[in-house]
Amino acid sequence: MAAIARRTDHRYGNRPTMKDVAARAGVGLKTVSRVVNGEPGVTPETERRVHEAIEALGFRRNDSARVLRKGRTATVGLVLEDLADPFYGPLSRAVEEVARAHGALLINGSSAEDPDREQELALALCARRVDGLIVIPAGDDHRYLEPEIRAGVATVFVDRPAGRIDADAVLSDSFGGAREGVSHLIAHGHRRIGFVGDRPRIHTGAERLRGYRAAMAEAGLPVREEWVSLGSTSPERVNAAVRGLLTAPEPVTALFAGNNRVTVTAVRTLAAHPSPVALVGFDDIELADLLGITVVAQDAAALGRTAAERLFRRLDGAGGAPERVVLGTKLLARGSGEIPAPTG
Amino acid sequence: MAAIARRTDHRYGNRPTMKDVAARAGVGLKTVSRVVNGEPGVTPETERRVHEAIEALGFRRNDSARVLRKGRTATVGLVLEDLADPFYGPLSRAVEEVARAHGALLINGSSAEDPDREQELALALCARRVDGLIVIPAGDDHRYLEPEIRAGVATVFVDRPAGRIDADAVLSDSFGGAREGVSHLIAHGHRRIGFVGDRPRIHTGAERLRGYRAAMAEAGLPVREEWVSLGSTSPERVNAAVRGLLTAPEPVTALFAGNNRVTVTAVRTLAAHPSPVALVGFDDIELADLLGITVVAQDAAALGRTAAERLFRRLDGAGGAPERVVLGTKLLARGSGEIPAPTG
DNA sequence: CGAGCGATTGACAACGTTGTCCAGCCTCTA
DNA sequence: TAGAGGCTGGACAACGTTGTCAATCGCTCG
Repeated sequence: MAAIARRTDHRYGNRPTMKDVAARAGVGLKTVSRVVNGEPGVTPETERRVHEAIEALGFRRNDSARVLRKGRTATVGLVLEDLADPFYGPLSRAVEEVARAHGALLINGSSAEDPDREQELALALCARRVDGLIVIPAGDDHRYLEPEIRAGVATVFVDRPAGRIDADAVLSDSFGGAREGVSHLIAHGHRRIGFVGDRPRIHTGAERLRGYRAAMAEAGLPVREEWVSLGSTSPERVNAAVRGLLTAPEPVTALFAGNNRVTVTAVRTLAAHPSPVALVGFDDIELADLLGITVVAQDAAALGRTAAERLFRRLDGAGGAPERVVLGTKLLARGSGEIPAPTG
Repeated sequence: MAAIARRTDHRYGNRPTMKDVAARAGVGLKTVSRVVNGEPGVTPETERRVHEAIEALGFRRNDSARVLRKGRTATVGLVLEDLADPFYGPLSRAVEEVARAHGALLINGSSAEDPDREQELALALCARRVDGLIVIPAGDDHRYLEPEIRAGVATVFVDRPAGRIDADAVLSDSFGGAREGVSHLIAHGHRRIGFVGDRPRIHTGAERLRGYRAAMAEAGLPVREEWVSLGSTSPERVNAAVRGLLTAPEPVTALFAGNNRVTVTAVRTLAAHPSPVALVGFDDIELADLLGITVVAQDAAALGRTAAERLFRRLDGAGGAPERVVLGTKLLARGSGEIPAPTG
């Protein structure tokens, strides 16, 4: 009796607590706790009664209280750029699988490429006392995380390294991948190659640009600055940029696209262009095989998995200095990069 | 002093608490709470001292304790099928945006189409006391959620309705969309049309099949049972199914694909087929426009947004019986459905 | 000059769980 | 039959925060 209609103050539902279960089962509070947590030292008969009461009341343990008491939340946070971007879905999923294997839940949030929002999100996750944090940086200064890391929040950066702090990072070889992709175009006879990429303050954007310049330099080719277009990867901007490259006084005959969104837009723009233009894009895209689009593929799931595994190793007590892991990329030649350069 | 090196028992880090901040600032515990929460009634001078102490100690409020005290977590859970599926990324993102607008965080988990895992996840989220739950069902019996709903967890189902309980649901018009897509094929002269879809115990799978049958019946066309293939949407199974339809004694001349994954695989299989076969798929796919694939598009983001908005209306106290909202679909004719049927 | 009032502040309990520690009971043996 | 030892169960404090309430202080108003 009296387990009903307690509390009329601040709470919505009227969730039963262990105390209620104990009362109903006629046992002590701690005994219920033992049953719920599968701890030994409870008679089968008592256990049965407790289970019955749990069933009857619809009791579910309050993990907030548990966390408060135990100090660990079995939750990790993932701050990424945009879950709607097909690059991050598989990455997030891979992190989730690793977390699940370690009995942890995943909270993820999108920064929308806004450094302030990244910080707001990351700190909100810390306030919830996530055990660890995986961050795909939008900003380039992560000193705001220093107190958190000192306080024991394991932190791993993915896709781009941390800014102004020393932390674990798992990256793709943006430089090498871009260099290989551009070299592929050069090998097929192209001399005037355009580069459309992300803002250079984003690490991957800068590295891919560097790879482009390296490949051109190695081949002894000049780079005219109007061939390089950096900035937002919105369809409007990219579309305008690509058109610009194609209508310049010395138009490019090939294009390197700095990420998946650029590639998608560039393909659309090029499809409307009269003469064929070669294209290699960074990141694979669904159906690119059917469209014959050559890409430098990175393995988003592997990035996520590697980062998550490192995170849990840290949580399991692995020490040592922060490390940087770089995963290789893979050139998938499918035709679009092999379009011959116009002669003359 | 003495705020350092307390606690050596169960905790990892040594996070400062409000008590520590209070001690350092020389004020009471509650005053710190007031400052942290922006409550009125604190002298600017006191506030400054508190902020100073917070800064110096790197204090961050422990939301677990806060939640325990307040009863609300400002967190909503999203149980979906697979975050790596491009259909769910935008949906999840849309939910996140609405949650953010309401000051809430989002925890999401993938059920991997496994009903048991769906249940495990949903209940884990309830144990964390999410305020609300958005579920894309993998199973067809959700009675396990009854105690939670009674206890005040707002719950909205998306993409598929709840099984064996009465709850809010936001759906796409699978029946109408499939019927329209198949009618489109019929209007272009096809008579033998195949259907490759999901398991019929999945609501959308069953509805789309029903739409297919309705369109065929309305046109007075027979449906041979070997034209219908239901089951896993793995590439292997779909590939085999499509081949089967094309090599049957009476091969189909057109195909309706029951969801995005089926469409992608079917496109690949058909690309390797000598004669052209018409195709209409349910769900839009990135780059489908360039490949000229006709689809019945549903708006994943709108599904997520609508569901989240309903959820927060419930959380804000909206009463009334559970409702079912059905969002329309849109046929995007791009050529693949208009391939003429072979004459004779 | 005293009462009263508002503004500021802090002491204390409570949220629901788990870890510690002790009490009671039962069984087995001498 | 008494004592030892093992097993089971419960009382209590603590986790870090917020709501309640009362105390204190500096003013103003009569």
